[in-house]
Amino acid sequence: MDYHAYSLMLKAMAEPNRLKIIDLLSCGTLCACDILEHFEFSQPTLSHHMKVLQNAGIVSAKKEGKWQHYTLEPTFITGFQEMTTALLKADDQCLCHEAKSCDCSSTTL
Amino acid sequence: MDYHAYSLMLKAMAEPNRLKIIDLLSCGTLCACDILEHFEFSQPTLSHHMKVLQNAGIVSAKKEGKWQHYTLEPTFITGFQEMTTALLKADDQCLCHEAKSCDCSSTTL
DNA sequence: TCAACATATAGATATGTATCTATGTACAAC
DNA sequence: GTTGTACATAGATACATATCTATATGTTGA
Repeated sequence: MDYHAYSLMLKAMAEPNRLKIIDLLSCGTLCACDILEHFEFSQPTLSHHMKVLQNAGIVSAKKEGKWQHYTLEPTFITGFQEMTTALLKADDQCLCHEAKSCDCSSTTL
Repeated sequence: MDYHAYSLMLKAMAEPNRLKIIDLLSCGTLCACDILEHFEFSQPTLSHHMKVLQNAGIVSAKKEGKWQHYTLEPTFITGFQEMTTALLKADDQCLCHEAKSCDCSSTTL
């Protein structure tokens, strides 16, 4: 389980405004000005958020003339859901395969 | 789309140590001392992380004598994956159903 | 070339948070 | 009751980050 990449995605997603940006992009490509319309914050703040999303591998950018077009990375869409599934299902790493040192497991639950 | 609850979960999950705690709990219930064994940080720090996970609805706690037993919330496991799916698939909210004001959409992609 | 527009960068500030030490609380065993 | 154990709380500190204003960069059109 690669905690680092997954944690980077989660951290980028955890900001409510960025979550909304992802939701907006889930329908397709948008330029910065279209995204900005949906928020109260300033243009540099959007620029900051888009950079965070790119660094996390969530969004890719493609410049067309003056405009910056943003798209959700297909590898993110599939990868994130796969890692989520891997996280939440019991696997080899879990403690039940290891020796217990704490007494609490000897008590009757 | 309830950004708030989902964002609370994401924020709680975004910390690498908490991510590891969730992975450990994915196999079943564990007490605090068993979890603490897997980390370098102090006991109060674990206590802090467990409270964050509980406030996000990710983990529930049940006290048995001296010991605090932590379990992944079943509602979190299903709910988180549902909200993730809802976020990443195109839905009614997306911009393509609204009027564009930005000129970028008139250019040939 | 110049002006207008779209976006990025720099630097400052305020707020959030992960961590620690010290201490408190609750329970168990003697 | 006293002592030891498991965990929580309080308060402090260091670091991250979301936001702003001001400015720079790059592109288009006149």
